[in-house]
Amino acid sequence: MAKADTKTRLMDAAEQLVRHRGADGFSYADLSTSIGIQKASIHYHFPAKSDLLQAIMEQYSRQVIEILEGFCDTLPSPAEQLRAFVDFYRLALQEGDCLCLCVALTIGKESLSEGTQKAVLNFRAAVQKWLENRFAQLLSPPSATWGSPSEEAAATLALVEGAQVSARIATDPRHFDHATRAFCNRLP
Amino acid sequence: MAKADTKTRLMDAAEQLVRHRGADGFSYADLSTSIGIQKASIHYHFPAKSDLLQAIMEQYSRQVIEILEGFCDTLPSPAEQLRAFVDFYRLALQEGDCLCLCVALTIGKESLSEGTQKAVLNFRAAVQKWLENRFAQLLSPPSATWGSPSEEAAATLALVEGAQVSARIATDPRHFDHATRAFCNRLP
DNA sequence: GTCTATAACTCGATAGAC
DNA sequence: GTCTATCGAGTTATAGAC
Repeated sequence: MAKADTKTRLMDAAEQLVRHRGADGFSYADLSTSIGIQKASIHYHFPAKSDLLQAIMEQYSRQVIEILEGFCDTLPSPAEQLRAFVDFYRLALQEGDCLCLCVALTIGKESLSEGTQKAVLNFRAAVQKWLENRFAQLLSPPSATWGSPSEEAAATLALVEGAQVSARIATDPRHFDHATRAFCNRLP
Repeated sequence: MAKADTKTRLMDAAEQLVRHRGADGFSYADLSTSIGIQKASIHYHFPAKSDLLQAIMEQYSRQVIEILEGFCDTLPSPAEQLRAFVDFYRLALQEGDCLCLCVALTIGKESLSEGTQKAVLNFRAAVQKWLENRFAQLLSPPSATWGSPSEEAAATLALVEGAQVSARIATDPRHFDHATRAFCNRLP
């Protein structure tokens, strides 16, 4: 692969900044020093900040959904696929102070464009669907200790995102492991 | 009770603003229009914004911990106390776009003073402890379908906070109910 | 495509009158 | 305690040269 072009480098750097500081917590000036280009030049690639946010959310959505679908191809059982899902959100934490893009964008929701808000909702719906399908396989026949696939899917997404919040505020990824351990042990 | 003084009104308005938009998402100008006082006058009560954030975090912490301890006095079983805990986080959502103060402060963590970050950590430790004691009662004798009280406490806090994120991004509190239903049904 | 320069605005914070 | 007035820095965004 050739050296990444400016647009790609901008999006990658912006994604990291958003996930560390939120949409309101970084500026074009930060991006400017981060990749060594003048502030004004960024506007050539992304005229408004909302364009940039929407672009990284859509790219993130494509990438993550592709990874999740990859789990289905490479891992034999729904329990292992769900474990890989938890591990993926654990990995996203990096050193403990980085959130998944969804959570990072949720707080400053009011400053998002309508298109970006829709992209976040579409992404979450896709993840919910993926989880639902895993639980539908895992829970057939139904079990008394589990809820419906739809409920368990929503609970699992909430669990990993909440566990990221716990880890992030303490800057310690072990909080994520602690909060998700009981769930992982419940899996067969 | 007499009419609330300016300081109290400022703190209450600021808490609502933070929970709706995050620490970076509101300004003294917003507060000014919200309670009908000039921007500069706010600095008399809270010289710096970090002073205001720390004051509302500490007030919030005292209020919530008092409420949680009240559940222990008025509700007979740990299962009912845990249900009341979930209901409390549900109520905090308001119309679906309001987060608990902890989550709202987590994203803009870098812009918090050291004292405010400590106040958030102390509060979360107190909630974790409260949950742990409830699960210790609930799970004696230990059950095969549950983890340790400490793990279940961390998981429950992560679940309700993650469920708030789900509800907030969709501006629909029913997402919270859906994500927490399986947990509530697992309770005896 | 990237640059310099700058417009137009908002931010937190301060000074000093009342 | 609250006001008017203002400062200096930071913000997104634009104009125009190269």
